[in-house]
This record gives sequence, structure tokens and C-alpha cells, in this order.
Amino acid sequence: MSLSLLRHTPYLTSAVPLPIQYFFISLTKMPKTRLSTMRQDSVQPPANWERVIEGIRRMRSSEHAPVDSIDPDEGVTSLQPKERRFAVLVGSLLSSQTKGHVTHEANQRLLENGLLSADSMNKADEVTIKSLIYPVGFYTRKARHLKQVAKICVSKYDGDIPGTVDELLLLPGVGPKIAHLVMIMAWNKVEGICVDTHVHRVSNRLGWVSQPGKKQGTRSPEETRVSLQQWLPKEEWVSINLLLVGFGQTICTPLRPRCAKCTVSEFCPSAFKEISSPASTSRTLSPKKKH
DNA sequence: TTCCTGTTCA
DNA sequence: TGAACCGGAA
Repeated sequence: MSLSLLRHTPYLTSAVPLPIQYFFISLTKMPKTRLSTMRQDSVQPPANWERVIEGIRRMRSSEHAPVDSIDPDEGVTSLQPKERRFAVLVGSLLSSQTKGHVTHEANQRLLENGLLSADSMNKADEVTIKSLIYPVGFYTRKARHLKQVAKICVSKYDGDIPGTVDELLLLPGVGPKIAHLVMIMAWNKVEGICVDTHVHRVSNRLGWVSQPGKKQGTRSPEETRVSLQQWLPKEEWVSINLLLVGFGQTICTPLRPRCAKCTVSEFCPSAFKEISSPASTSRTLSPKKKH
């Protein structure tokens, strides 16, 4: 068991089989918010953020979210460490703009066909990969990326995957979201927050993040990641993803958020304002319309 | 229509 | 900064 994982995610110390993937963390194991955790820098945390997180945790416990029903470890824990890390990378690559169960089924098909290793993936036909991962989003592009990634892993990393964020970002198809996800899931290292569309949207609605030197909300997930990391205690960096993804899937939805069912709406500056998307959020805050 | 745990290229 | 990549689902 990795010490680094325990250090960064103390709530994973029991009952949860390691290594975990895709942030599959039992909700009952989610930590209570730590009070009085002083943060670095001079950035003031948003008011009541701890109460908001606690409230969202309660909502997440009482209402099931799609992200909770996926066990990404299925069939993968039996793999050797090197293959398991590669499988994590592949699963992460497949996940963009794709629902969890679709991603999971595609990964299982790759596993059944023995393609979840850098060596076998490198030798596989691109058309074969494409047909196996269908109907994952952007499957044509991803099949190409997977072959390129496998080739790089074989030639430069002896069949393993890169161990740093910077090196992961050099892989085709790997951006900030996937790089930070893979660092946590494959290497048990927390280099940054994994910010996807849900974390980006919910953070902005709550008024938790802003552009550098401005009061306006962030315009990209990467801006959100930097802004969040300036005040959110590192102990929360891992759990915040699954927390807000599930919350974003069920209550704080992109379209027609269910503010009436949300128990933290009193702390939310966007509550009951009929927000339809992050894009419209920034438009509302800074009207730069064109006609 | 918009969304789905984004990244790439103009 | 925005369009393109993908197609099924709500």
C-alpha cells in the first residue's frame, strides 16, 4: 500500500480496496470536513465553503448518482502494476465526453481482447481498437491516440506510463483533466485537482472560483483548477471531484438545475437563477453579446 | 436542443 | 477563443 496515498487521502485507509480507479470511493468513507485548516497564500476561501461541502456530502449520500454505480476496478485489479497503470490511462482517455458505463464497457472489451497493455495495444490494428471502443465519444480520434500513446509507452517508458503531469501532458489525447486523474489513480499522487465539466460548472455557480485579479467566474476548467487550488485544503483535492461530479449529475445539472432540492442553495449566489450552462454564466456576468 | 467526468488545432 | 470530433440519450 502506498504511503503517498495515505498521506494525501487519509480517508482511504480502510475498507476501500487499493488501488482505486476513477475515484471510486465509497460515499460512506468520505471524510468530514476539517475545520480550521489553514491554507497557503493569502487567498481567502469563500464564505461557508465547509458548510456547503458538508451539505453536498449529505445530498450525495441520500441520492444515488450515475458515477456511484461504476466499479472501474472490475477485472483490472488482477493485472500487474504496469498493466494496471496503463489500463487506468486508457480508461481515462476513453472517458471524455462519454458516460461512465459506456467507458467501462469499452474498457472491458479491450481487457477481454487482451489489449490493456502498452505492448499489445501497440501491436493492435487501429481499426480493431476503434471497433472495440465504439460507441465511446470521439472513438475514431481516440483509437488513433491510443495507438500513439501505446507506442510512446513502449519506446520511452518500457511499457509503463509517464509518472509526472508534464510527461503525461505530452501524450496525444491527454490534457489537464486526464493528467491529474491519472496521477491520482495510477500513481497515487495528488499533483492537482481533477477538474472536469462538473467541477468547473458547480464551482462557478457556487462562486468558489474567479479569473486572476477579477471577480468574474472562470472560463475554462484549467482556470478553475488553479483558482480552486489556491484556497481548497489539499486534503480535499481528491474527494472534491467525485463529490461534485455526482452532485452535478443529479442536482446541480447543466440544464435546469434542481435548486429546490438543493440543501445549500442559501449559500449559492446562482440559486434559482435559471442558469443553463457555464457559457451562459460567463455571459451573464460579463455581457459581451454579439448579435 | 443539449449533454456526456475533454483535447486538439486553427 | 472557438469549431471539430462522435452518436446515443434525455
